[in-house]
Parts: sequence; C-alpha cells; structure tokens
Amino acid sequence: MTESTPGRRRGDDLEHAIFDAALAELAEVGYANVRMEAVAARAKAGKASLYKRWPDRARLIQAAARYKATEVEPEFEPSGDLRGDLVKVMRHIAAQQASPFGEAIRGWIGELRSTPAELTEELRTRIENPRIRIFAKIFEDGVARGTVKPEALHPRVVNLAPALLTHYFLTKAEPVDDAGVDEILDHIVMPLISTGA
Amino acid sequence: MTESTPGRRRGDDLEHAIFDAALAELAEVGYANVRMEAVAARAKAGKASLYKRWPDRARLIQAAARYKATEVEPEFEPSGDLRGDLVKVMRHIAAQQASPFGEAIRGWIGELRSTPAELTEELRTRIENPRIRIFAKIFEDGVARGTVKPEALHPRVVNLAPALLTHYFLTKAEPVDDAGVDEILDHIVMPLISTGA
DNA sequence: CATTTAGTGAACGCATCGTTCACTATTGAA
DNA sequence: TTCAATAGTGAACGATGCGTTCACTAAATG
Repeated sequence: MTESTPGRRRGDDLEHAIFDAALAELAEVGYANVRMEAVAARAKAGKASLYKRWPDRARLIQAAARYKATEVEPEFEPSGDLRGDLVKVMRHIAAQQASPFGEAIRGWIGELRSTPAELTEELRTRIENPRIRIFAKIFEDGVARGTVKPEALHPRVVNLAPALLTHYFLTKAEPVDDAGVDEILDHIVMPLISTGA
Repeated sequence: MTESTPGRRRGDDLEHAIFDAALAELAEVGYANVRMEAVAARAKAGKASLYKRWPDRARLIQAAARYKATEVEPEFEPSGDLRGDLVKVMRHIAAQQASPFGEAIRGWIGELRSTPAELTEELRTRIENPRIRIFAKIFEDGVARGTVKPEALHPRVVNLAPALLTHYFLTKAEPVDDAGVDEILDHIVMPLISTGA
C-alpha cells in the first residue's frame, strides 16, 4: 500500500483532502460557522497551505463546492415517461441540496453582495446550466412525442422546477421531500407544460 | 423645537434610531459586513445599548427587518384587471427587495442553519403570509369573475409568483426588473392560472 | 431636590482572521 | 547518490470585531 502513510501530501492530493474537509465542516457546522483552522486541522494540513491556495474562506468554500459540483453531473437520458423523469431529476436535486453542497450554496447566497459579480455569475451558471440542459432535454423529448407544449422550451419554464426546489431549500431550512416534488409537478409544472395528450 | 437637540434619547426613540442605522448599514455594506460598532456609531448610541436590547447581530437585524416589514404592508383591492394587478404587486415586491429589507432577507438565508427553527419559521411566515393573502385575494377575485381557474387557489400556485421573485433576487444579486415581471407572468403564471376566458 | 432608570463610552478578554517565518519533507536534476 | 528547488508544516503575530463590564451621566419620577 503506497498510500497508507501519506507522510506529507502535495498538490492535488492535498487539495482534495482540503476540499473534503471543508465539505465535511460545512455539513457539520453550517456555512457561517466554518473555521479555517478547523478545515486545516481536519485535513491535517497547515493553515498556510489553505491561504496559499485561496485568499479567504468564501473562495475556499466556493472552490470546494465547484469541485463537488463537477463530480455529480449525471448524463440523463429521457425514458419517455415524462413525469417519471421529472420526479427522478428533481429528487436528485433535492438530495444534492441535503448534502454539504447545499450548505455551500446557502453560504454563497449570503455573501453575494460582497463578492465580485463575475465570480458569482460564473458559479451561478455553472450550477444552473447543467440543470437547464437536463430539463431542456426532457422537455424536448416530450415535445417530440407530443406530450409537451413547444412553449415549454422557454428558458423561464425550463428553469421553473429547479428554481422552486432551490427557493424552498433556501427559505425553509431543508430540501423539498418526495411529496413536495409531487405537489410541484401536479399543481404547477405538469399543468403548465403538458399537452394533455 | 423640542427635538432639535435630542440630548440623550431613550426607549422607542433610541430603538428606532438604531433600526434606521442598521438598515442604512445593511444597504451600504451588505449583511455580511454590518458591524455592531458601525451601527452604534451611526445611531450615535453606545454599543452597550444595542446588546442590552438584542443578544447578537443576527437578532438586531432581524428586529430591524421586522420593524421595516410592518411599515410596508399595503391593503390591496383587486381592480378586476387580473394581469395589471399582478404586475403591480410583483413590482412592489421587487422594489422591496431592492431596499435594505432585501439585504436583511439575504443575510437571514445565510444564517438559517444556525438559528433556532421557531424563530426562522416565525420570520418566514411573517413575510410570506401577507403576500399569500394578497395573491389569494387577486386569484379569488379572478375565480369569481371567471378569469382564473379554481385550481389556482392551491397554496403552491398562490405562492408561485413571490417564490420566483425571491429566487431570482437571491441567486442573482438584484431583484427582477419590469421586463422580468412580464416574462414570469406571460410564460408561467398567466398560462397556468388563466381560464383563457 | 433626591432617587431611580436608562444610555454612554471606554476598556477588556476572547476568538478568528490572514500573514509571516524558520523548519522539514518530497521531488527531480546533476 | 547527492543536493537544490519546491511545497507543506506549525507556531507565533498583529489586527479586527465580538460580546461584556463598569464607572459615569442624563433624563424621568415623585
């Protein structure tokens, strides 16, 4: 076993350990209470190593969130079961929000005002775009099958379900549960997009 | 003039001065950067006076937001022009978000995880309920006139427009503009609730 | 006018930030 | 194999803001 005693890690090895530590802290104490020293200690790294890489706590956590985000993006193939596909994807998003990743998002919201615009924009689209792409794919498939109205391809509509999930997560302290997903679909999304065919 | 030289204010007089100072700071530096000393200085008050009233920064700002919130609640009478009424109310909400009040909301989101549940729930419903009531009134009026489907009275649907406004405000750094309000109405809310009559 | 109540302002101890520095482990080129 | 160069460690540091305390003072009460 070459890795049993890492001795002293460097580069990506160390960086990933720091990310994992940051996400773990995030999950345990919530964004507002993440301490740099705690992250360093948990990663068994020096505080200086953190500040060598990121200028402050906000940036470190953004980087950790981004690292995590790139991990989870699934390729999704519509099955033909419109509602079933939507349920699956929405539950996936809710589950993501329940993870440290969700806590990172919450913290990022709180700091929006004091972060450079282009940075927030970058992170925002990085999260939003993959979701939009998946929903767009599902909707396009539905349009092709005649189950979804063509107007549903408008960006605002495509982004509707994720927006509602996110709004709920941010204003309540927890993600939407399965019953909530059903409600959103049955009372809002499906009536809006479905042809009734 | 009895108030030209306040000498030393007490009670509500002082309290309101502190609230105004807190909201001004909020607007200037954003939630994350509000300093107790700055609020005290701006209100020309002692820091001890703040801590005598509220246990910490989060509570002070919550109190200030609540103080402001009670100021702004309008009684709204539906005019019969469904879309026009919705535009009016939605723009009002967007304007509120552009004020210090909006910044307070943003900060509150960031701290949700580390605040007692009943307190956040109280504040949440305090903001949500009046809005729901207004939209419900408009929708009920529409149902009575036959322009709105009865299904639109479902809570999720009633809360849809405010939820989208809030989601936009939280994830972008600014409130929805007038064109955005139109888009939300034309592509989501109206198609969903309107009878087409 | 005397007493009580409430606010002031400065000082304090504490936690955490972000930085610095002397030291050490790892790497890879000579 | 040796030895610079590179990258990480750990402890210490000054600065900042928190939340508290206390001696002092202004306003209200009676």
